[in-house]
Amino acid sequence: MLVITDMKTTKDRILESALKLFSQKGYLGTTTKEIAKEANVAEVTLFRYFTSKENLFIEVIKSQSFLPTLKDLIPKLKEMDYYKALETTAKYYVKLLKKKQNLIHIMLSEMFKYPEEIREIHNKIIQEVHRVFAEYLDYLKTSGNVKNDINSVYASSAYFGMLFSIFLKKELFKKAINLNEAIHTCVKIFYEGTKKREFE
Amino acid sequence: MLVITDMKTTKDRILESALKLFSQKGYLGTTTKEIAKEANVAEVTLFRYFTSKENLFIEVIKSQSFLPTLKDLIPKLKEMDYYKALETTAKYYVKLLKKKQNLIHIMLSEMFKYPEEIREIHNKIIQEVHRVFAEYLDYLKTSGNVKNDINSVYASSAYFGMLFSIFLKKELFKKAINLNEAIHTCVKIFYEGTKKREFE
Amino acid sequence: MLVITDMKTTKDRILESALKLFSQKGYLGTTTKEIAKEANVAEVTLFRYFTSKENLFIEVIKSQSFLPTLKDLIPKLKEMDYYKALETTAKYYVKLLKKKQNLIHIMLSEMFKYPEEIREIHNKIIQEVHRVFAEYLDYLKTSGNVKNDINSVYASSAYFGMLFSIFLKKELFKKAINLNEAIHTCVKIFYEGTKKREFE
Amino acid sequence: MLVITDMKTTKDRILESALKLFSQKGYLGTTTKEIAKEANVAEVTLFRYFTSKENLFIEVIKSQSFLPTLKDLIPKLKEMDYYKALETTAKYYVKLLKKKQNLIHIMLSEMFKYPEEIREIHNKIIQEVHRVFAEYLDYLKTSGNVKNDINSVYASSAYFGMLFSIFLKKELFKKAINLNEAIHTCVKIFYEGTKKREFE
DNA sequence: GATGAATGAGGTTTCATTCAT
DNA sequence: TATGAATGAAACCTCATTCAT
Repeated sequence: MLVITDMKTTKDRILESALKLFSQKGYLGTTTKEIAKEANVAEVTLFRYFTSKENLFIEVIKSQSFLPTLKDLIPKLKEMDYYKALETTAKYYVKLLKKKQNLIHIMLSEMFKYPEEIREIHNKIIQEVHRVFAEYLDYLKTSGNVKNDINSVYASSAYFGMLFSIFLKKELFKKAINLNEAIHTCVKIFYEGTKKREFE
Repeated sequence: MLVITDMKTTKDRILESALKLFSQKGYLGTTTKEIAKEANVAEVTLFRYFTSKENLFIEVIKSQSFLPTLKDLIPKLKEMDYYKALETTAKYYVKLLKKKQNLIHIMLSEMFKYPEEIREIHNKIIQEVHRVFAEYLDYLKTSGNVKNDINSVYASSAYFGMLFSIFLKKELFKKAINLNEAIHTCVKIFYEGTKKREFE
Repeated sequence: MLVITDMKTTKDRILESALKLFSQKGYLGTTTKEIAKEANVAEVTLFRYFTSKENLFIEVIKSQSFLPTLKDLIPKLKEMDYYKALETTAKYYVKLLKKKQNLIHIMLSEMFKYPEEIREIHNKIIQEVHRVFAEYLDYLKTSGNVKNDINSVYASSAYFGMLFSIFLKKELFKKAINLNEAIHTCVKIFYEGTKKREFE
Repeated sequence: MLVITDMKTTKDRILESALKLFSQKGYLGTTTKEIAKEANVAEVTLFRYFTSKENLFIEVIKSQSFLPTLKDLIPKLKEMDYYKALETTAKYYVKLLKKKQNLIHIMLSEMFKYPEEIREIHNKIIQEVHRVFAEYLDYLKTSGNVKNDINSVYASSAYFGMLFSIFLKKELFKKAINLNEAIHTCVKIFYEGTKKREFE
């Protein structure tokens, strides 16, 4: 007799539970007992799959680090006008942050405890997103849509910085903000601040 | 006979040590033993001044929460042209972040553990900075320097978000960035993106 | 199709590995996991052959306890002169100890944990060796080669005690001793100390 | 109000209990909990005085390693005739072994786990006893009481080996032996085996 | 005001063993 | 016959905190 539903392996269940709890209570604030309970296994079982709590943490991080960058989005962006592209990017990015909230939480809280691992993630994901967007801006420079005297990399950083900041405010600090309006403000400022005007 | 040097009280020494260690290793990652050692007192002594580790944490946070907002800066900003004012604000803000790094570290790491306390700080400091700057933007709207269709509060948020993001990148993720150029890019974008143009 | 090589049964492989590890690290210092690994079987397999770790230990001991006593040697000794016989016995005994080092190690370390089992071995082997040798001494008394006022049993004990002591010193305490000279010193002392002189 | 009786410090009580239990059940067979209970302290307290179980073990060994050698006995031996001196030494040694049974037990059982520490003890104590006795034998050679062709060091080893062996048999293997007769047999054999005879 | 001594509660991890196949 | 998966019990050790001085 075979049970088809709930086919998640024990290992996956542990990883999931760990991700959830680490992000809610931090690495030290989460006990292996809690993780085991959440995953519905005995505490020992956890150590059959992961050599230690620390190893489990690293694995949780690794399991999260394969995020979509913007790469696949760029071709579509090139078909839109600049404003629309910015708006699309912003929405995509904020949605991504929302979806990967747990990872973000962990990155922010454990930065000082596992700097190596966290920085690697940052490079792989955040950094990569910025880099790809910077390329897009460079492309727009050549096509005459964006000012030439803007440093694409720092501009890219600034754009996502604004958006990240909004995300922090809403999700971390639980401020009641109008997400759409906030995003539009960012888009507008960035659009007006970077687009090439006639006679420039 | 009076000893003049090293007049810091025992309590202050404990608070200082705690701030330093909490910011480096997090709340749970720091032991009362370590704090005591760093402060050069016996571990028990710590409990004479603070009822518990948690109470010490709160006190550390409180002791850090009296930060200058922008309030005193505004009058000076009003005397400068808009671009210069933005630049001044940016530099002031980044310097402030740098100076209060420890507090920032703690806020980011302990957000989920002590949401109440942290949020209060956020309100008191970050939020306040944004609010004051928003007022300045409103002032510039009335004087015709800033576009009217920009939401001052979100714009304010966006501006400091960009800058905060640069700070994170440099100080947390230890990226080698050209701080001045990065800041200028932000200032330029925001300036161009918000300033009122003729015939608008 | 028959595989001829490596015909050791699984059970034997487990026993061998257990002997080796128990003697190197003690009973508690050896894990069933290690034994299984050394024997190249899964940990569970071990429990198919032995009801428990303790049972395995007992079986290891039992498997080792069929040692040659001196019985077969005695006829030959009787054909030698007394001095030569002592020398032969000494060398035979030291070689035996060396060969059964693992068992000795276990007996010394686990004496207090499994007194019953260990003592039984002692009786079966050591004791038996002493007894047989005592008989030989008694035989020499009747033939007028050994003093009559010597207690054969205690003398026997003393003789093997000296030799065992040398073994301990060399193999356990890793002292650099000249084995041959040490043995000869023992033989000489015992010979001179027990042989019957004229007019005695 | 001062309590005079039972002035043993907590640390000493822990050391004592540890010695007792380690010698009865081995290092791994003894739990820190048991030691604490035996010493009438909380388990944690043990860790205030000793950094780890291993450290406690080492300290136990160290605390036991200052044993009397034979040094003080030698002058008295020189005043006795050789036979009496041997007898005195034998009794003294067996009594010492009995008194330090715990240490002996530990040395035998943990030899393989802590070879360094144990060997050091062996050098300091056992070895030293043998050395001092060898010097005594050398002295007797010059005074013409002991044969010159006997290696004093190995003879010394052999003598204590016989005695140690008796001790093992009685105390470890719990054999019912007549201690006095056993000792006398040893003494007699060694005496007759080493004393210089006329015309030799 | 300051501290050495002592501890209860709890954390991670290991171990021998059982279950189901 | 052999084993991968799972576990209860318990080990060592740490932490924040109290007591008595």
